[in-house]
Amino acid sequence: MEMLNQKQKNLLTELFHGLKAAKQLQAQLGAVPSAPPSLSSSSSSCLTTEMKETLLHEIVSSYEKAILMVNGSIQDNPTTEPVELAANLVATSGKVLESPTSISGSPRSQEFLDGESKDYYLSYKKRKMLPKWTEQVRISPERGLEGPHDDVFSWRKYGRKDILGAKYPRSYYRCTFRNTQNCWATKQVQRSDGDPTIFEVTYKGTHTCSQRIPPPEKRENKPNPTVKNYHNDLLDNLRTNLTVRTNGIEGDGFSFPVTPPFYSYDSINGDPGNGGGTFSHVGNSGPSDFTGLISTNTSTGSSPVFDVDFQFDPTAEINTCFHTFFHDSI
DNA sequence: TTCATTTGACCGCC
DNA sequence: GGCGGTCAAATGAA
Repeated sequence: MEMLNQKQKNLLTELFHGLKAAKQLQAQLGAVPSAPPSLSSSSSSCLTTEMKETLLHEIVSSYEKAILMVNGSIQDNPTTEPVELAANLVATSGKVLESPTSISGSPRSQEFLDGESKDYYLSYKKRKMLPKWTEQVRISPERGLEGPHDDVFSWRKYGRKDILGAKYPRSYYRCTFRNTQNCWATKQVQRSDGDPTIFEVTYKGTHTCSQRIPPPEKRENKPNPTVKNYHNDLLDNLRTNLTVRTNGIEGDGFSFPVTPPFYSYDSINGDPGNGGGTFSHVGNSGPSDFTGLISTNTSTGSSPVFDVDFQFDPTAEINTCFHTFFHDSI
């Protein structure tokens, strides 16, 4: 059998990555009854909107990278039709695309074959070919942002324009890492004329920068202000309404810490989304390892109540562990 | 000093 | 020529 060259390996890697993410999302949506148990609805239903968004971005980005790789090989092998492949792949990526004609338009096929410099790669025409989708975000005076707007990416505003027939101007944002990482993701934010509390957010392209899966320090220390406020609202709500009954340790339970977490919980072995899960001390320093079992008690009304059984005395640092559990669960 | 935002000008498409 | 989208210099904030 012929050995795969590096380009083909990279292409396969991206395609498998996209397929894996798509299957996870598929299981999450419950589209396939025969989904693997590990991804079935009970365990996967704990995926947050943010995680779903990340999965979607991974899918789209993987397919886009694969397409770019194919384009690269197309230049070596001009008999292939990259644009048709791009249209097919992108169209099945799960987002509602608004510009299929520009993708499949035959005159644009030559643009992929120009073989010009990287700087010119995303010219005006080529940017129009990027995948495009729109999300609606509602602003609530009490709760802040609602809807699928908790994208954790870092955006930089580069323009504002009054749109003909629209009551409110349109704002234009691009990825902060466009220059440093050649990431060409952009988004447009337009306030709805009919309902000022609704913002239409149109994304173009997907992130190819390293923040595609944002590093923990970014989420902890320098989050998007809008996202930070959204999560703070959720945490505040949780702090206010949450009850935790600790079984196995003495004292008054715990309060949420303000310092960053240094522990994580094991969401794979547990089932937080269905009301429970296990957590463990994974730090390299500090107290001896311990584990706990969390389950929800829904018999007391709308406020969440968690029963916790400790395998070992966790010491005061369980606060941090819990912080991680809830921070990752919401 | 660095980075983000603002805003007028410019570019390309329709 | 009008419009949407982007650029880039000026300005402001941290």
